[in-house]
Amino acid sequence: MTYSIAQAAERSGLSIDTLRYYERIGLVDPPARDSGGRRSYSDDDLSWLVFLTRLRTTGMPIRMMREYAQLRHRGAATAGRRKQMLFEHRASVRERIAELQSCLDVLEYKIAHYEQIEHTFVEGVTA
Amino acid sequence: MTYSIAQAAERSGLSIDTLRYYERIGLVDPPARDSGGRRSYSDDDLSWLVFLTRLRTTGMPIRMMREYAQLRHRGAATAGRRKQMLFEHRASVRERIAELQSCLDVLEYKIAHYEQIEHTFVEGVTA
DNA sequence: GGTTGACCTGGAGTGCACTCCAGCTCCTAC
DNA sequence: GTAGGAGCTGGAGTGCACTCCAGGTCAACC
Repeated sequence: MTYSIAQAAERSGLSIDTLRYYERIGLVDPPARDSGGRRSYSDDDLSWLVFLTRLRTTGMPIRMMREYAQLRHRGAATAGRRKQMLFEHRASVRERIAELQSCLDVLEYKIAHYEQIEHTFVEGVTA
Repeated sequence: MTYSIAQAAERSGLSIDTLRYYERIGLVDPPARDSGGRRSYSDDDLSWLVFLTRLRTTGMPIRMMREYAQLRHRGAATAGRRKQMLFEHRASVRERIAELQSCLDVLEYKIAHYEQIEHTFVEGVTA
């Protein structure tokens, strides 16, 4: 299967402009072109794009994704380095989740506080 | 207790520049000044700063924090609206955590994949 | 009384990740 | 054969959240 840029955008969740931007900065390899010079994305291209969106979602900076892309480009010899990157990134995602979780606790506490105020207020009115 | 801007920065985890910036954009009330015209933060100022850093950590945009700050400024009458904001924000934080968790799963999968490659490689060598 | 260090102000600059635009080409459908 | 729509390029613009800077003040210590 091949996909137009619009289809690739829809399937990856990136915008058309972002796809071209990623190509420009070397985050994705230039896809094939059709007879009219238009980009034609393959399934492989697509799965790379989808993977990139995962990395992006987890907050990996573009510069690091690009580093990963470059290693990937150099083939199997860099697999260890790539694994290492994912390893470290996984740790940072876990930390991030823990951090969010702890802020969530504060939020819960604060909301409970507001609920208590409301409760007090209602009591005051009905008393 | 009162705190110099350097102390407030250290205790809140924000930079000195960020403290002044937050004041400029109306995210924090201008703190008291000492005899020399220097900022003198109170414990209340500090706890607001700390709370702001929680909101920031959870990804609340400054514009929303400012909205919250303005409501807070208008007193108890806005408590319901503020609670509502925290409520909605809590939902978005939960979603964010779920999203991170699901990307984490992909990461695990990918790392396992690299480990399998390594394993195969070792087998190939020792075979 | 001079130097040092923390702090002050207004304003400019930075880094990131897009996003938009003008002006063009190409294919398709009428 | 022409109108419309998708896509093309290079480059400019945007929004966010800071971060830095020059030039100045102030209090304290030597």
